[in-house]
This record gives sequence, structure tokens and C-alpha cells, in this order.
Amino acid sequence: MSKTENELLARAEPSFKVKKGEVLLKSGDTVTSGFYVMSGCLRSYVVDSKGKEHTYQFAPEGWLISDLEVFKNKQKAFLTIEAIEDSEVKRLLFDFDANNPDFAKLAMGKMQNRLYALQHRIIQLLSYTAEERYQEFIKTYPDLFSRVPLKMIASYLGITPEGLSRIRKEMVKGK
Amino acid sequence: MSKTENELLARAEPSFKVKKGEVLLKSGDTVTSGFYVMSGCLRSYVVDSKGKEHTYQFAPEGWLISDLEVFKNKQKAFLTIEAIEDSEVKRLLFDFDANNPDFAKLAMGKMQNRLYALQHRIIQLLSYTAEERYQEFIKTYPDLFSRVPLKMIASYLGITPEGLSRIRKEMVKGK
DNA sequence: CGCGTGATTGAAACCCTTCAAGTTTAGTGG
DNA sequence: CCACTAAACTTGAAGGGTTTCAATCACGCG
Repeated sequence: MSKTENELLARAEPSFKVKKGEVLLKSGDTVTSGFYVMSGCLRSYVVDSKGKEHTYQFAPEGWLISDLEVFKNKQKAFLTIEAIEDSEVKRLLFDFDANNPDFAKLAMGKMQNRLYALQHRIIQLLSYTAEERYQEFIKTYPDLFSRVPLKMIASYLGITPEGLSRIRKEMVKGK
Repeated sequence: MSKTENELLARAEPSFKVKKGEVLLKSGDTVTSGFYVMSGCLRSYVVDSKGKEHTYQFAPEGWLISDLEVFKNKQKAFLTIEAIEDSEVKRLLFDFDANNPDFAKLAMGKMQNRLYALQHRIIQLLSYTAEERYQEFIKTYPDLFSRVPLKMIASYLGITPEGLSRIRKEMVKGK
């Protein structure tokens, strides 16, 4: 972690604990903060018109998680953020001081990383089969696939829990 | 367009013309620039292992287009950028001066807009059917769907040209 | 220990793809 | 400006991958 990053975290509010299942940000809330995960794991998701959940992001230790729509509009949250394990997090307010070059560089670097990750996720959704996306998921998050419930991974990959279950079966058989 | 934006464009190199079909950035190139489209239309895409093209972005007049992977690694381009109409563009070098608060704010704002757009595209890929994605595309880019070749729109939506052709037929019939 | 949620499995249905053929459109040279 | 050619788009039929729905199994927690 960089010096500026440490400084930013030090200035943040003290960390607090959340229990598995607890919701930190609900779709429709008016909050302009994100969370830095010290331990445990959070996720963000949306619920579509048919009541289905779609996981947008997982955030284990060391990750940031937020709702960028809030970030932009300073209005209502689009995503819901919940703890999927007992976790310890720090609330981060989005009051970056663009006059401070160090913070500006840090923020821009973080956003570039995020853009890079989203670009790859989109291209994978466009070009990979469900099985290829799952294998990519395992490669990218080797500690998550055995730690996160199957149905949440399925909703991250854009397939049904039944579909992912069958893919897992095939992969064991094919090996 | 903001004052800072104008200033940025004014500092850029003079615009130049490209013909339909011309490639401005090829996957594998080592370039650290993006393009601002004055007129016409560009697109960025990748070619997968099976030789299929997947359109990542369209950029008509007033849009920026670049390869963020280059942006991050300062290495080889991942995307290919080509003109899909005769166009006039300005090359933009990524030498943002983070010490200049105006530029830092502008850059951060642009990145937030991009993040917001990518978030929605991912959620649409996860939760919408092909037809819903196409209807969303028409709503978001009302001037593009009649201007861009069907097969490129199909590759943007993640379906085959035949698939989109049938969806169009169904939509006319259903109306 | 039993209840409830999550995971698995099967069968049928569906959406979309693939492949192949035909039609239309666009671009080029005479 | 027309003729020719290539590319783009359309349409049909068959097939594949995933979903849906339903039933069963496995497990963690009170």
C-alpha cells in the first residue's frame, strides 16, 4: 500500500464490524461513501424486475467497494452492498481533494484499475462461454470460489445456480 | 463543453481526417493516446480466439475513445480502434498534469462517467435478454442504431448478426 | 434433532447459434 | 450512370447451451 493510501485510510473514520448478512447500503439510499474492507467479504448487487439478484462485485480484504452511480449523481444508490461474511470495514467519504496532487493521482490510479477490470469483464461477458467465465473467475479470485456461495458466483457470472452446478460437475469429470 | 475541456482540446495536436475502414490503433501497438472525435464515428473492438470481433465501444462526434489497458500498463494495446465512417479526429496524449487541479477534476469526471456507463453495461449483460439489450441500445444511442452496420451492433450486444436481424423482425411485427 | 437454506440432478422448454441459401445493398470500374 | 461484384442482411432448419421447474440430497444452525 502506498504512503498516500495509508494517509487516506488514517484520516478515515475508525473501522467497524458488520455481521454476515448485514446491509451497508441499500438501493435507494442517499449516501456518498464507499467501504474499505479490512477483513471478511462484502458484495454489491442489484435486483432486477423479475426479482433476480445480480452480483456486481465481490470485495474481500483490501478491496474497495462503492456505488459509482451515487458517486456521480450524489443521488440515490443503485446497488445494494451487503456483508457476506462477518467483516470489519472502514467508511470512506468521497471528498477527494483534487487540489492535492497526491490524492488526485491516487484517485485516478484507482479509477484506472477499476476501468481496466470492468473492460475485461465486459469482453468476457461478450466472448466467453459460461464455463470459460467460471474458469477465468477462479484464476482471478483463487481464494473466492471456494469461499463464496455458489449462487452468488452464478449471479456474478450471469448464469443460474443450476447452470454453475452442472459446469462444476463437468469440470471434475473432464479432469 | 467546459472551459477546461476546451483548453485541453486546444492544446492537443491539430485534427486530422481518416477514411472509413482505417485503423488508428492496432492490438499490440505501443501507443499511449486516445482520440477525440470531431465528426464521423470510430469504434474499438477485440478479436477472440475463434476470430470473432467484439465491439467494445462506439464513438460518434464529441466522444473520446482509447484503450485503457495501454493507459494502465503503458504497454501493448488490447483493443483495435478503427473508423467506421469518414471521420475527423484529434489525438489526445495521456499526459494529464495531476498538479493542475482543473485537469485532475476533468479527468476524474470523465473517468466517473465512463465507470458509470460500464457498470450499466455489465448489469445489462447480466440481466437483460438480447432484445432488451437492443432496445436499451436504441434508447441510449438513438442516432447510432440506424447509422452503424447491424453486425457491429450485434457484436456490441453480444449476439450474432442473424440473431439481431430476427429480433428486429420480431419488433416490427410486435408493433 | 429437525428445520431451512443451499446445492444437485433430471426432463422439458426456450433462446440463441450455426450453417446454408437466398436477397438486398453498397462500392467500383467501365 | 449502369453493370458487376462483394459485402451485408435476411430467412430457414437443425442443433447446442442454459434455463426453468420440480424433486431430492446435504448441511449448518437453533
